[in-house]
Amino acid sequence: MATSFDFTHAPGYLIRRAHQTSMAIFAEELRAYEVTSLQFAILQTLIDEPGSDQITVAQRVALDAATSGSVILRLEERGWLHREPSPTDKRRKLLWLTAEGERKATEMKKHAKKVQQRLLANLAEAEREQFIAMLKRVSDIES
Amino acid sequence: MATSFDFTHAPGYLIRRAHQTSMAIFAEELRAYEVTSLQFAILQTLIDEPGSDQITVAQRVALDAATSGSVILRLEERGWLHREPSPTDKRRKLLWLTAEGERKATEMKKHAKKVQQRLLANLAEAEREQFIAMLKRVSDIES
DNA sequence: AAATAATTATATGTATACATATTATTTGCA
DNA sequence: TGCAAATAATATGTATACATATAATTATTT
Repeated sequence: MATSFDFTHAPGYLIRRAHQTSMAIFAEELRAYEVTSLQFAILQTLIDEPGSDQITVAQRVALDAATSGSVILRLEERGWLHREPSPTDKRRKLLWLTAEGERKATEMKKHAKKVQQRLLANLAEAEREQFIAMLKRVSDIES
Repeated sequence: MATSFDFTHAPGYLIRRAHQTSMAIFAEELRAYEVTSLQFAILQTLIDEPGSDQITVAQRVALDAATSGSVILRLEERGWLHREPSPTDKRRKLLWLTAEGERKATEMKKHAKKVQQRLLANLAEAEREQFIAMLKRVSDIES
């Protein structure tokens, strides 16, 4: 009989599992907000860089323009941000958090911190920074 | 001004990035087969356990039944596996690789190995097993 | 200045990923 | 045995995730 590739120990498969775990913990800790980690990241980006256009936000959260466009639309429909055409470049739509968007995004921060703690809970204290550093190197992320 | 949560160093975000990296490398190394890592995992599972039903396969690759059902349908339409109702349980549909499915799945193994090597390429030799062990612990996976 | 190239946003299509509901069937229990 | 509970597959709806195409606009080049 042919032998299979044992993907259960392969980093690619385990990264996918870790991603599932991460999303599940995020959904649990932030269920009161009915928000995903991607939506959260976009809101945090707009706290730092209000008035960004959609492409810039997409780059900040590492996402293609098409997907980020639809996520931003949902956030707008929910009343957490609003879009306004750029006065200097009619192609661009600039983004700002609404008052409620900023309030919610700020509230969410402590829950997001909890998510990260839970995600690392099964690693020894000394391993946590190591794990983060390794993840960055796997994706060639600086710093 | 409100301060944001810096998700760029958060494990949840970095796991998402690693997952993107992993899928991109997989797509690149296996582009001749036009197959995803999930489809690959299902094919490998059926090498090991031919005649499994869809729910069992879904559990093996850590996926819900609805999604795995649609992936399996695509693999069937492509001629890589076929479904047959269980003679003892009319609810179950049992799965077998076709001759071509088994041939392709076997060919893919060396490319999948290459994916995993590339994924770990930026880690020191000694770190690789550590990284894998940490990923397993993050998702509470045994062994 | 006119033609070309690049950029922003959107549309479309495919593929995960999961929750919930439904149908058909089987199992377990009273 | 008959009925309730459990199970397998499917359907539906939402949300990433990305490739490709297109329209509108802006930037660049000749």
